[in-house]
Amino acid sequence: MIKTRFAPSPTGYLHIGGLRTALYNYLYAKQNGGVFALRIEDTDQKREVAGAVESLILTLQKMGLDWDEGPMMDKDLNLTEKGQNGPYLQSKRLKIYQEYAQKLIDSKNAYFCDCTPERLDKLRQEQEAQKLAPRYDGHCRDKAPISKLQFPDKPYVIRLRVPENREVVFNDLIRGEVKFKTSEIDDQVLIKSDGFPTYHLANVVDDHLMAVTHVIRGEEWLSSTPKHILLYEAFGWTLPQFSHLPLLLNPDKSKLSKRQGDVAVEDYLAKGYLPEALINYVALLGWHPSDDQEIFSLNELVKSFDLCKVQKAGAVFDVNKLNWFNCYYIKQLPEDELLKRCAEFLPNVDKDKLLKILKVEKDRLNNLSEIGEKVKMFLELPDYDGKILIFKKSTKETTVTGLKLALAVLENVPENEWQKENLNQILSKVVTENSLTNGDVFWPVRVAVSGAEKSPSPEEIMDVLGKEESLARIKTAIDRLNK
RNA sequence: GGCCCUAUCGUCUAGCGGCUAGGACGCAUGGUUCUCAUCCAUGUAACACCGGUUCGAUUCCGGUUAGGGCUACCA
Repeated sequence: MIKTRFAPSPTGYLHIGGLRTALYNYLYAKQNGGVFALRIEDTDQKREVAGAVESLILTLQKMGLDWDEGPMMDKDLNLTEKGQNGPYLQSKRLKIYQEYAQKLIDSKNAYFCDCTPERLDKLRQEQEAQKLAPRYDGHCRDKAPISKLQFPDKPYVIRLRVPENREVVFNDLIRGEVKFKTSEIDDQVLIKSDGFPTYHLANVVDDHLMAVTHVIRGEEWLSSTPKHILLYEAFGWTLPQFSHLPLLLNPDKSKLSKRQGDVAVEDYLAKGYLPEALINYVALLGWHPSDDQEIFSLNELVKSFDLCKVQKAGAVFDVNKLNWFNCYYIKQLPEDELLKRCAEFLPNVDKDKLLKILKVEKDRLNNLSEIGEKVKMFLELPDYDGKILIFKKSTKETTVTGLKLALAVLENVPENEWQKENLNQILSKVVTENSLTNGDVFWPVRVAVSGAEKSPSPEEIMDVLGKEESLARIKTAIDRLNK
């Protein structure tokens, strides 16, 4: 049984790179009929953020990446658990890590260390001064072994005893064979002085206990992998299959960071990016099918995704292409569904009117939040400069004439025939019958009813506004020109 | 500095010894058009460099260069 997991540390938001890691884990598990688990790696008390776990869960749920086991949240936002291998919050598994750390002590694969932070700082400075790699010097390595975890008053940590003169070799599903010499590997701290495990211990113990078969994570973990392998060996456990994903990059090719734009999935959601657009875009950051397909639903990704074909090099996060996907998915959405999705960005007015507006503005939306601005024009005529009523080389006189001619015919249109197709024909007729140009009629009428230099066509706007409001706006425009 | 990873259009990528090096985003031009957006068409632009291996390298190997990651009692 194949099992993958997404194991974020709760920093307060879901990073866009984390979303891709979660997605690839999800896809790999699902396409193999396996299990996708969520585990929270909250072993650093100093970086604890209130509500971070809840927001992580919420965002992952919004993105549609359902996990088969892991922490869950009920309607009242209380944390619960799902699955047989919990708890899934590492902070609730402290005893387990201590127990396994003791096993390593017993087998001499780990040792107690009571070096003070001061000594370690000094050591590091000396090493750096001599241009040596900063690392633990093994000061406590061969001290008399202490059999129990009860320790004197002094704070202590537990360190991994890295074997000498060995080579750790593993086969990464994405990168192929990767080798490290143990002489390059530091005696990593496994249990911190506060009793919490470090990532390395907790991660290995949990992946084993939770029967994870495939570890799919970011490239930043590649150089810690030999430490993890040494731990698996010390415990006598079978190795999982490792896959290290390329990093997501800023436009300047540095690791994707907050300074150069939004990195939180929540930020994109708040701006009105659709989950399906985000998923589709992020899936293609590092992976591509052999054919030219670009549009993928989550289910299609499950079918097509191929972990072995994931790119090795980092991928720049390009908002442009995300926008394109988002526009695409917005256009695909039926109006009533679109209305639900952008409810938070809309004023509380007549639903039918909103539906009509959405139909008109749908093609013009880069993201859902923009609808808030677009909808204003339909609810109230914006204050505008009368000059924009005059199209290109037209004059004030021809513009007034055009508006009056249009007004005269529009006044005679029955309410039940006030639809955009009719309105378009009527305006076209005004143009031809008076030997005018489209610009002489359509432009001023459009500006009159929209108040904007750029907008949808006049008939579309008038259709939404209704006869009364449309005529009133045209009259206002005529008044303004006559002043 | 050390260790490790990486290298095809500006960006995401296809390619897995022989191709006019393909697609998408972006950009440009044209068409449709009263403006904007959409849509359609066309164009733009890449194998980092130097050596090998080979009849033949974008593709395999080595090096150079350049980028990136790690180098914590953070993950």
